[in-house]
Formats: sequence, structure tokens, C-alpha cells
Amino acid sequence: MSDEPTVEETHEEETNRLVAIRRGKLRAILDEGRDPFPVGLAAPTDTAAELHATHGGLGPGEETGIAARVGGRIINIRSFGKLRFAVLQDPTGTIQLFVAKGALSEDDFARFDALDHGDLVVADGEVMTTKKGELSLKVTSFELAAKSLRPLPDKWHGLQDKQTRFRRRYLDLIVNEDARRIAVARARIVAALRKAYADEGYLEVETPMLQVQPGGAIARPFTTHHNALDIDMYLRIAPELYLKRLVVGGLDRVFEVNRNFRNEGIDQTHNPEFTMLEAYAAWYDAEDVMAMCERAIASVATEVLDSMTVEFGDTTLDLTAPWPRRPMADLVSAAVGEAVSAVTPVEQMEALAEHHGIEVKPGWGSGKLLTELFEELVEPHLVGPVFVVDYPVETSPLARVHREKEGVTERFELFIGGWEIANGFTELNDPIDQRRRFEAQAAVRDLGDDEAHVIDEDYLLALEHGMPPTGGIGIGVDRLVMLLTNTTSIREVVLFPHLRPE
RNA sequence: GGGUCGCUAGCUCAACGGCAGAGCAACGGCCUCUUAAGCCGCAGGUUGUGGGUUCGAAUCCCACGCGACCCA
Repeated sequence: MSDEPTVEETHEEETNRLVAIRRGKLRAILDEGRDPFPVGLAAPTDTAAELHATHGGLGPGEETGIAARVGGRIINIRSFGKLRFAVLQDPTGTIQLFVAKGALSEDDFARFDALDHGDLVVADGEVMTTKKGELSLKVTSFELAAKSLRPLPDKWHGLQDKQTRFRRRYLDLIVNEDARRIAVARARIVAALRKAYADEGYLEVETPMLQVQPGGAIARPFTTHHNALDIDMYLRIAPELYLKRLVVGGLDRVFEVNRNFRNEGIDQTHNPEFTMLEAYAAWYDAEDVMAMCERAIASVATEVLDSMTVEFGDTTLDLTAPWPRRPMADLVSAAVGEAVSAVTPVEQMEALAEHHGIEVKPGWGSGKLLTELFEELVEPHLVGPVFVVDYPVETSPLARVHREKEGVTERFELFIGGWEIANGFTELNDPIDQRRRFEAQAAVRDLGDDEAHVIDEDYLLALEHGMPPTGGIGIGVDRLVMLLTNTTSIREVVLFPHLRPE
């Protein structure tokens, strides 16, 4: 009963003849009293990959007598006289369907002939090899599982147009092996990361993504509105402050893998929503966190790549730990040719910044200028892996001051392949100092920097109850995936990257 | 934000001031071992959108839309 409207409702939309022809076939199926979108079909019992694994050793022209049932999408059909060779694609790979006219009833053979590229079928038959040795299923019966009303992209060239690939990722996944490879790799990387942290006793938690006050990072938030409460809310820019509240609460090791949202430009390494793993461990300091990070990425590389080296562009990156620790001031000093630090007189730093084409803004101190010089002169050349350590207090409002060095914090960032992959530090657990840092940020904010951190009284209240010495880290999952899959655009590793609506 | 490039059949691409084409897919045939099958035949277009120049525009000019890359 519900079948008729399917055709009628879409009738006027027959925009092109390829779709019209398939709608005609759909009509014919209905006219025969068959369901083009049946439910309750017997599920496939075999996959393409399993069949190849089990029967890959067969010679040409063998019949096994072994029954199998596969299900998936028909991506190619070759018709040769009274034989049909169809390629069925399932999530594990492809398997050839061998259809001989004599093996099916006349009606069933005609039904098979009416199949289109893109149709989903379930087929029963016998495992065999063709005379040329191709492992196949000799079909004895089959059912259309879902009719496809749209043609597939070119079987050889695939889908090249990036817009179409990103906007209609399902087509990309159907026809482009690389799209599937990256999607699967991403899932495995995330699973391996979760396992690495869970195995060391970190509890996976979920903290608010809708926040009244966005914090935990230097970034511009998205704004939204809660109707019942009639308050503006923000999509989180980081989970950090909530995770540390949990450490105050005695959950000594916590981590979260989820989306952050930052209202900034879109480019090859930035999507407005991106995935971050953040992890916090009581009794850890920055050094402990770096070591944990090395363990985590090593186990991801081992599980996903089965290797500690990764091909990236035209270089080979060796992920074998330990990775060097290089103070930011040393790197910048080498780049500018004079000794500078976060406590170099600000006049000297301003002159250096201007000499290197950096536009100096009001309120910037030596620490900020050092960071700017680092980002301009050093960062793009960091192949790594390398931990840059000792970030200035001025640009690290949530990190504990360094126990020995002046003007810097116990903060690090991990760079691999020229990208910032992770950011972590010995957490600032002194509520008095944290308030001072927030106030310094507020001062910068008053000077017009709307990315500066806001004062979070509720977080300060939590800290005042006492947070153990803690080390924390955020790992950029999208960039890690890019690195491990040898891709240079975040749009390739996010299944549905944001594009301007057409 | 600036610059460069791209947008043509369902897909991949030609044509670059003179009849808008090919391959794949589709459609009609032939073929019992194909592997991007092959062969014969037949169809398929608001050339991203809107304006302009011209006897004539996919092509040149302007604006806009979407995207890619580079720069800030």
C-alpha cells in the first residue's frame, strides 16, 4: 500500500531521462506485485572479504558446492551472451556474481537483467571460480534489496569534483576507495586513542557542549539561545574547565573525545567543528603528560599502521619515542639570531617583531611577542615529532608557572609534519594565580581581543576547593588522522566538512 | 579580506570567437568466461547565474554564486 505514493509523489520530479528510466523500472517492479524496497530479507551470511580469504586459493574453473549468501551494491555488470558478470560491493570489498541463464528461471534471469548499477541486492549461490580464475558466486537466487533511482559516478574515474565528494559523501564512499580507507582509518585511530587512555585508567566522560560561559581555550565561540531559560549559550570551544572540575571532584584520571566548535575561518586545517581528545591525570606534570602522549601515539601507530614510521607527503616521519623537547625561546633565538626569551625587554621584542613583519598590537608583552615570532618563524618548519616546551605565561592562562624558569609555564605543544598536534601542561591549580591570569586576560579583552579568556568564577570556585597537582593534554584528532592517512586537507578526514550552502 | 584557477551530458574530460564533442554510464541489438570486456546501432546539453560586446559567445568583458590553491 505504501508503495504507490513512492512513485506518485516523486513523479513530477523526473528531471532527467536516466532517472526517468529507473523510475520506469521501479514502476515495472511494482506492476509485477514486487516490492522494490522490501524489508525482512534474509541477511547476508558471507562477506566479500571472508570469501576471498577462505577460497582465495582455488584454481580456475572450480566448483566448490559450498553455499554462500552475500549482500551489497551492484557496481558493475558485464553481459556476455547468456552470461552475466556482476560486481557486488559490500563493506569489506567486492565479489563477482556469476549468473548463467540456465541457472535461473527465465523470469529471474530477466529480473537480473533489469538490475542497474547501484541497485542493492542479496544473492544466494555456490562459491566457484570462473575459467579465468575469478572467485565468484554462482547465483542460484537473488532478491532486489533496494532499487537505486540515480546513476553511479563513472566506474573508472570515480568522483573527482571535490564539492560533490564533500557534499554527497555517500557517493564518494561508494566509488572512491580512498574515501573508505580514510573513514575506516579514522575510526580505528579514535578507537586506539580511547583504548590507550582507558588502558591507563582514564575514565571516559562527557561534559557540556552547551556552555553558559565558553572557556578553556583562546577562541571565538558560536552563540546560540536556550528558549526555556531565555539565555544565550555558547557551543564549547574546549571541555578543559569541566574536565578539571571532575579532577577536583576526585575523578583522578578523565578523558573526553568529542567536538569543539570555534567560530573562525575554514581552510585546509580548520573545520568549524573538530574533534579533540582531552585527558587529565592527577599527580602528573607536563613531563608525565608528554610521556603519556608518546605512549598513546605509539600505540595508535602500532594498531593502525603497524609501524612507527609514516609516509607523509614526500617525507617519512619517525614516531619512535622519545621526541625531543625544545624550549620555545631557544627555537626563536636561533631563528632571529639573538638571544630572546619571555622576559626580554618588550622594546627589544617589539623591534624584532616589526623587523619580521609582525603587526604589533597594543597590550602585547614579551611573552606574546615571543609566541608571535615562534608562530611566524619557527612553527612552519617543525617537521618533528618535537615537543616545544616552556610557553610564555602571557599566552598560557591555564598553565602552571614553570617551577624554575621565569616568565614561562610548564606547557608544551607537539608538532609533527609542521602541524600542531597536541597542547598540554602542568595544570594551574592555584586559584589565586588562576584569578590573576583571568584578570590579565580580561585586560587584554578590554583592549579589543575578543578571543581572550573570560573570567570563570564558577571554575575558580571549584579550584578553591583544591585540585591535586594535575597534568593535562588536548590532542587534535583530525590532524592526527590527516598525519596518519597522509592527507593535507581536513575536509578529507571529516566525513561531512562544512561548506557554504549551494 | 586580496590574488590565481575552475564550474560544459548522470560521471570524467575536450572544444577557447564560427554547426557543443568524446570515453564511461544509459537505451536497442550480437556474443557461455568477462575483469574499465568487446562489437554494431541510437540517444543524451538553459556550457554555474545574470548582464554586456559581437553578424555570431562555452569561448571576450562586467557582476554575482559555489569551490580549489596561494597570500594576509
